[in-house]
Amino acid sequence: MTSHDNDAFKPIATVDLAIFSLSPAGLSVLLVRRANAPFSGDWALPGGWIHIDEDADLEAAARRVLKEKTGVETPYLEQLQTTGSRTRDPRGWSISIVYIALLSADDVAERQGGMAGEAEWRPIGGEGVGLSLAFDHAALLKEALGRIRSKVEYSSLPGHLLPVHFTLSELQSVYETLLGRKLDKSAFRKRMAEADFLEPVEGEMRRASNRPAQMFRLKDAQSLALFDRTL
Amino acid sequence: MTSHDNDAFKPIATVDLAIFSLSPAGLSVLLVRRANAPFSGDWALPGGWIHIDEDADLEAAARRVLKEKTGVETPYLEQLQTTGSRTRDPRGWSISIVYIALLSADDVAERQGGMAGEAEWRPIGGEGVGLSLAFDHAALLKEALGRIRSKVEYSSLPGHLLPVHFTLSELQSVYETLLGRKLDKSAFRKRMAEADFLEPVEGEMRRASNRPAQMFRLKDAQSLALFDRTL
DNA sequence: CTAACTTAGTTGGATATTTACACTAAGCCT
DNA sequence: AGGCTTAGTGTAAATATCCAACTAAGTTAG
Repeated sequence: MTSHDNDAFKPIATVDLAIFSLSPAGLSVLLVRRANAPFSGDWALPGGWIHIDEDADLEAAARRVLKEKTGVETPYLEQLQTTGSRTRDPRGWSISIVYIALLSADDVAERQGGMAGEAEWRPIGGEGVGLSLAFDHAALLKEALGRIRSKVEYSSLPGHLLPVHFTLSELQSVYETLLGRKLDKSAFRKRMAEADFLEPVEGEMRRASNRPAQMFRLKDAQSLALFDRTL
Repeated sequence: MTSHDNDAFKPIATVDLAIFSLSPAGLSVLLVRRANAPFSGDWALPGGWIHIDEDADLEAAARRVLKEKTGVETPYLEQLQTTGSRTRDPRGWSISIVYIALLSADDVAERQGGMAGEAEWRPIGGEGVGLSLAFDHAALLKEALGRIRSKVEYSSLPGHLLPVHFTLSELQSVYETLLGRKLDKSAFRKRMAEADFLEPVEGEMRRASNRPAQMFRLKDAQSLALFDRTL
């Protein structure tokens, strides 16, 4: 195909985010209430237009939107997928580039209540969030959950939801929450040792009314490490 | 963020394809030579604009482009990722939604030479295709290869590159080609039996000057089946 | 001061799975 | 009939998993 510029169709494009964190109730996703039509008043994934002058690339746009909504600057961020169709927005052909962000418990604690406007953490139940969402956001959220759940099996992903320093027991507990099943303690610790994405924080110990626990941190707090086999 | 329509930035958007098939030299990718600026004369991944009137969604657009370039209607097709930045196209902000397509050897054989214009199969060497590509297509191709290589480990992906009917030995050989290492025969066959995405073609045998081999086909020629563990 | 309690972290053994490799099977060719 | 080649199976050693007990190190109660 020859590409004359006047063939170019320029669709409406947004960057939308599925932002996850851990709450007492388990995994939660950040949703916003739409102020404008279409779907005015409905819950939706936070998102925004690309700013042609500010955003150097799509990931920068995602980071900017994330910062606007949550104040967080350095989350784990990963592109999920792009949807585009004639019908997903009643105004016509549109596309949405969807990112997944994981917020550490530290980030969430810091910004307690300081979140932009109508944003709210919604816990994920057995069958997703119990709300109908604007556009195709319900399907997008489902995809995001699928991606997260599958990556838990063989990556350091759950580590990004914890505070910067955490114990192995805490980490195992997050894996168990996300997987929905118990894991064997000794097998889990062996895997973590082999996988080599944790480093002990020298001298740091979690102290309580019992034996103190060594604290660890992710070697690279930005990226995902994989291991060979399934948990 | 409130979303007034006049905030909407509409980037130039294309759908680009990394189309793979098996050639005697191993895995090959289909490249086209660009006729127009920018990057006129350079090799690039085949792609095209979204046709607002024809294409119901992004995947439909990808299928249309694929058919235009290769004549193939029912390949394995999967969205890879979307790139977008201010600099990837010298004309300004643009985005590209990239799909991976796998063509069966049957499809390639049928359309021998009948491919659109300046399209050519290029074998993938140790370090990708030995060409510099237009836009960020070199990076996109690299991502596509990474995705394919990682999926070989735990999915039926290689089956989509073979003719509709094939033997287990042929299938193992494709896995080995894509992985770049030898696999154990009995372990491979056990995995395939457990994975349950193959079905024997009754009565069909590959005959040569040796013991005949049972032929198999993919149970679902459109989609990808996964198995639990690594090969 | 010591014993009970709680969670951290390790060890061991029964059982299942993987792996490496050898063996048997079934055709064609000479 | 015997040799050759590739298909397909069997098996024993190594490895991983599962389950549970055990030791370690602190706090708290008496």
